[in-house]
Amino acid sequence: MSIPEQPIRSMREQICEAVRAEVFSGEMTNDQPVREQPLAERFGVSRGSVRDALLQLSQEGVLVYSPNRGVRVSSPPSDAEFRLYAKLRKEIEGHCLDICMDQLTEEDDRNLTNLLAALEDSCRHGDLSSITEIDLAMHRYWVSRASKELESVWLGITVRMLIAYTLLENYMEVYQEHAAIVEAIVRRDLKAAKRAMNENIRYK
Amino acid sequence: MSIPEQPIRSMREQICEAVRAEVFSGEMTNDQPVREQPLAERFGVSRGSVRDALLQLSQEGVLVYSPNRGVRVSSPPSDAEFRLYAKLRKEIEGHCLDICMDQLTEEDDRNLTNLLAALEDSCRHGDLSSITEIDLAMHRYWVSRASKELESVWLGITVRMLIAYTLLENYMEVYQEHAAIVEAIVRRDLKAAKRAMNENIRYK
DNA sequence: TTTTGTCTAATTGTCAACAATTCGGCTATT
DNA sequence: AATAGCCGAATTGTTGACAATTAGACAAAA
Repeated sequence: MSIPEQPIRSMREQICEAVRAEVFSGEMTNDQPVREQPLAERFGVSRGSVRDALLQLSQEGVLVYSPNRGVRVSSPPSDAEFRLYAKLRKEIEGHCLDICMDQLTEEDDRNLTNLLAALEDSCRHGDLSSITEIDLAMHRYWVSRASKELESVWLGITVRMLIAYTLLENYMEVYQEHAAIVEAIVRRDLKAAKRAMNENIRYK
Repeated sequence: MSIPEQPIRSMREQICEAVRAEVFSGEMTNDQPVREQPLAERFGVSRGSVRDALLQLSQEGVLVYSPNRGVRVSSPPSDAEFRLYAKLRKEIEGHCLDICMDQLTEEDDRNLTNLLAALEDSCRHGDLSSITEIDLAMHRYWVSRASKELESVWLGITVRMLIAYTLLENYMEVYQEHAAIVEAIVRRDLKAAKRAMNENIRYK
């Protein structure tokens, strides 16, 4: 008997996710320095592990690193860069849908549907932090299914867009757009899925 | 009096560059594990610094990291992914030329011309390792001028293409293509520069 | 033969201490 | 008052030692 699927997350991964979430939710504001010692105490680990995580987040684009001066929260991209990122994301996610669409299983359908249900819940409550997290997880799902290599490139682009993920006027619209994508995917309708995905990744 | 420009490279950066170069030149073959201890001894530093570098290269895409199992050299992308990467690079570099073209100085022209001369030299001698390095540096030049944020995204895509940078039949062709780009840039001819750049980034 | 378990060497993960660097305020000088 | 230089606290960079995990060899049982 093997445990079905519980990918043990390393300490570094846990710290990364926590800091990422706080940056997206705005708890850490722009240009604010992120110190190693306080984080180490908070997670009950040594500075070395925190360093690893902060370095990874820097390479990812969430934080900016300056030698001997530590890291700080990245600034949101300019409008022109944001548009470029959106275009790149559409290219990548479109490619990933091409690749993985016809090798998705019913379990994948269930997982996506569950994520969608969680997203609906978060949208109803207006929990921006949770919305961002689930949004990221859903898009990541089909990217990850297509290619682990691409996932890394995709993440670097996407996190930079999410730093600018400020207030959106209508939460339920987010849910409906993702519902359209998932619905097309479970129908294995590639064209409709890509169309819905392109609608969702829009220029601010 | 301030020293004109000598960006002190951290230990991590030096290790990164050395390992990157060896991966590109094929001295480290695919799927080969990269151990921390031998590298630490080679550079005369502790394992901690090497860890930092290897982690960064993993996030960058040159190496692949597995928990508790260390890192190994990445495998080259599939043809489909390679084509996608090429498309993304054209989008990014085109954008960067848009941004930086009319704010380049005569010093930039000199720097690019010098890089071009070095490239010609390497092409004549058929030094693949050096060709790759200078090729990377040239493209990086206009990307870096346009945006530090984009540079990081661009690097992640480009290194993945370079892992597949195997034998090319005609070295001098590489030089000529880059000569065309630089010539257009010093003329500040945006259209011609983008056209030449698109010619250079081709599908394998 | 195949499988399972155990031991050992090699390797990575984590830690705490120390060295080097940066940044702020203070003082002395003009 | 303005400025340059200096000092000390805070922070990052580096190291070596130790703990935890993995992989391979070998032996025992089905």
